[in-house]
Amino acid sequence: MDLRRVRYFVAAAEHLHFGRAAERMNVVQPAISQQIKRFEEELGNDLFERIGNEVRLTEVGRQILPECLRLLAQAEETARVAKAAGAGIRGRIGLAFVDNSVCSLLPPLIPILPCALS
Amino acid sequence: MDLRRVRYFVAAAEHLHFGRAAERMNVVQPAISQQIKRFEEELGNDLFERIGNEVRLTEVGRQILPECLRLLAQAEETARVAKAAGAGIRGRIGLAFVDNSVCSLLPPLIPILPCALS
DNA sequence: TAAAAATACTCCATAGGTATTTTAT
DNA sequence: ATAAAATACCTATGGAGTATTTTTA
Repeated sequence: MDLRRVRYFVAAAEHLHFGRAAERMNVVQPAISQQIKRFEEELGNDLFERIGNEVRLTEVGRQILPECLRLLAQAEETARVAKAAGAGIRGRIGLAFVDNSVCSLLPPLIPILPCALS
Repeated sequence: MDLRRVRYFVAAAEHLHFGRAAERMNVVQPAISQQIKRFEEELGNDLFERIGNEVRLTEVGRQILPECLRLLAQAEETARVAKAAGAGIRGRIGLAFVDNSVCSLLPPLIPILPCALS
């Protein structure tokens, strides 16, 4: 799996228009067509229905879109942690509140919920 | 960010030995050295200390390792969802148990905790 | 016929391979 | 002297660009 293809897919899914997705990604339209085709081959399922000169998400496309967003978010999070660690920051801690007072620390959730706590 | 580089980094971090990481990834040792160097340049921080012919994780390397594991896990999850969706599977539902009886459904958590529930 | 994606091709960037060098033990 | 990573160089795969074709609304 290639993050470039994931980004192209997300752009295309959001615009439902390969030409505008290409513009957004600063590449040319055939690059989007080609990479999405490769991505579909890799996954073994079509992600778009090509009906004439219109493009729609397939059921598979609809279902993997949120997974792709999470994948890209995790890529950003990885880069963020690297940058923060380079600046000397060690980690984060979560606090749970009830009626404006701290009722507990949430260390067990931190490894799986860093975005939700940020 | 390139998933290939992330995989090479994880292999190298687990073996602390670029040669064996290369073997594991079915490439040659200089490929690992080169890609890890590029990854370090991209992140703006070294991931390994090269002390003689020994290799150790830096603090940054230690901190991004779990993020990289999550990134690769999410890539696999994305592929899994695509495959499952292609086979007609729509989604999952989480059940919480207390003393062996179902005490609740957990739909609000499903979008952010699919792995934890699988 | 206009608008969009697909296709054919060409070019170039870069990943990986081979050979060698460097370094520390 | 051995073992490991780094470096230099070469090759080839594949991603992106240009031009064109296909399709349908």
